Amino acid sequence: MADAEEKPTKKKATRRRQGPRRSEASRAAILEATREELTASGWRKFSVDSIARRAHASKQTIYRWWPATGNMCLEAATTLLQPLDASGTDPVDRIATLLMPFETATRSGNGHAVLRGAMMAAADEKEAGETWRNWMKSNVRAPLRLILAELAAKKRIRRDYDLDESVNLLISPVWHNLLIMRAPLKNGFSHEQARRLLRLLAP
Amino acid sequence: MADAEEKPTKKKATRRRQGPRRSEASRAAILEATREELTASGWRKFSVDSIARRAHASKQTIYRWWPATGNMCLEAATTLLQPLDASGTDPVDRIATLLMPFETATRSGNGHAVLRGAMMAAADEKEAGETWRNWMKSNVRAPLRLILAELAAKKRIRRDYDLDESVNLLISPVWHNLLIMRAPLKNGFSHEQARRLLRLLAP
DNA sequence: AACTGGAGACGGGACGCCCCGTTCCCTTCC
DNA sequence: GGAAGGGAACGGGGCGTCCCGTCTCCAGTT
Repeated sequence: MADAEEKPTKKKATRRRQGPRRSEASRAAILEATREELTASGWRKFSVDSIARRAHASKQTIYRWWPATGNMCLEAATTLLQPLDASGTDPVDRIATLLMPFETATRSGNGHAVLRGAMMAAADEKEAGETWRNWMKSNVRAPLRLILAELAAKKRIRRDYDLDESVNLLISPVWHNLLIMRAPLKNGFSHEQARRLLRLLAP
Repeated sequence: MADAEEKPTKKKATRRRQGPRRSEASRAAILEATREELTASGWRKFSVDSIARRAHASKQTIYRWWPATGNMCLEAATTLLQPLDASGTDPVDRIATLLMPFETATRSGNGHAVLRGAMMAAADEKEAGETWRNWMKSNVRAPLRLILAELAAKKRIRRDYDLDESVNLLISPVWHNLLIMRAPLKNGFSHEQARRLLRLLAP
């Protein structure tokens, strides 16, 4: 997620390592300030100057590590999305586990505003969009692929399901609630969507 | 959709309004410039100054008729969404008719960028969000209500369907394609979604 | 019917403020 | 000595508002 995470660890060949490491305190303060700013100002009025003031950080530090503002917002938002372990046996529970981070994050504090801001960033900036789709691929598409493959093998669902279409059906209502309704997800949202997807994929 | 349409006709009946009317040429030029700007700059970098330059209009004229920028973007976008007459007999066709304006608009020219910009405006500004949800209510929810009620009476679908949930299911994938995938809708999208909704509502 | 004056919308320019992204300076820590 | 940090300042540009001179329409007068 971070834009420039690679450190020049060129200590090989008798090269002396030098210089301080990246300040974790500053990084955390900037991301927290980003969440506050997204909540207070949204995406269009989002101000990097304001971030610097809130976090008592230099703009140079911000631009050094996040050349693109959209990616900074995405990193600030994905921190709120804690992936869960889908270890249950009930298919509905296992699929719902993939959505639970969204349900939990949007229902906690200003999480829905932070998430909405980050989604607008992903929609507005091409590069941030790619970053976000990659996150979704790792945290939603890939786990769902495993679950559906297993269910298909057990003949609990059709064998000819379309994976991308399934991801689309499962996750789309999140965007509707978050971006169009501008509201958090309802309690029980994840299980409701999981049940619906399985009904659609029924053999 | 227009923000300030009412004229202050002074209280006394003998008082009549005078002066020139609103310039339709200027209005059209501003909305066209808005579409160009949304395509070129997106939402966060959207510039009202740029609109004034593109449209050879005064900023005062812009702010007089659109005090909120988001509503101006929505009006520029909804112009591209031509409602169709759902007069067919096939249930799939009738429901697909509700989505066709989106499919057509996003597949024509820069329509997908304009629509995406307007949707971000609706997500970012509270007032624009209400405007957009009202548009959806008139152009999607209300017609769908009639269609579903008729189908339920004919026992083609369940009688206990939830209208808001149905609207959500029908339209959500539009947001996924437009905002997350940042792409136009595929050819045949509308019929595919309509077929899926009817399958879910099957008795 | 022709004239006149007021009201309102228009394009254009200017304002003070803030934000953008970059650059420089100086301190701190490895 | 080198790299990362905070802070200040830069020129460029957008923000929303205000003012100006012009144009157009309409009402009442001539």
